[in-house]
Amino acid sequence: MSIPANQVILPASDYNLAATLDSGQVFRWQSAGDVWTGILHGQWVRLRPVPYGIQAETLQAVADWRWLQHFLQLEVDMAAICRSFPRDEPMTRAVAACRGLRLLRQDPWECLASFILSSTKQIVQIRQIVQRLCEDFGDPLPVPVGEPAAFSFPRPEKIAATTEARLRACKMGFRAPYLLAAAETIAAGTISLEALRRSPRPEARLKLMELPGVGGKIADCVLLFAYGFDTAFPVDVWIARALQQLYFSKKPATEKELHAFAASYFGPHAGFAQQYLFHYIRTKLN
DNA sequence: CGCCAGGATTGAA
DNA sequence: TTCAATCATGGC
Repeated sequence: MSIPANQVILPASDYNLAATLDSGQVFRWQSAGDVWTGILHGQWVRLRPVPYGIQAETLQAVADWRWLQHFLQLEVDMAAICRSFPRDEPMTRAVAACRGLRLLRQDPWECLASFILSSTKQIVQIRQIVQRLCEDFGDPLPVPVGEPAAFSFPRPEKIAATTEARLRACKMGFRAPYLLAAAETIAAGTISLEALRRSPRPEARLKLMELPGVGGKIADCVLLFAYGFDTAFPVDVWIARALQQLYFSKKPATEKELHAFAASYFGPHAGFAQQYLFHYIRTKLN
């Protein structure tokens, strides 16, 4: 705790804010140069990298910034995690190319809902869908003069109370009934996203996969990005392609073989390794 | 126009 | 248990 202020500098080293906020973990942060604006903890937030840290600014004074430190995962020893990676050429190159890339710790519902909307969509399109969802169903939030309007991410109760047709108006197509049913299940308390924090990873994964529109890949994204299960290893088309190209160039591997390899090869922080490979192949390779 | 996207579901083998 | 067809749509 400290004297309430609407601005703070949070100490950080080896933190690439741009790569982190633009690596397909989150879909609502917008950049203008090196400045990033987003909605967090129910309020408008502006972030900017500064020497030895990250400068944060809110509209109203904040006494306790722990929610932001937690989201940014500033306490994580990234160098130690990188040392746990396999010392092979692909990982070495990925780490070198994406220095300072981090994993965020997101709100489970926003993460889950966003990734239900992500299936077979490009990241640009996911951003558009999520933005429309928030405009139509979120609550308007105060922003500084001159800033574009901002909205909260709609809670499951709000989405459960609407119709598939109104969700489809957000351009989410066949994902609309999935999101609606998932919101209903969460709102009804049939599945508790809070209780999953205390569940072992395999149990939490199966619980998430009970939700309509949630298969193994999306469950792994939520386990990694919201719950912090470091061994979760989402395999999407990019990662499958990367594993194939970088580790199975001799003979084609099946989806099952790729999963088995991912689960055994990358170590106790495999999810971090996955994010480095993902960002590496999307931004640096080809 | 053709192809693709941070896939899941269903039914068949 | 694995595999293939199906779903749907904006960006390039």
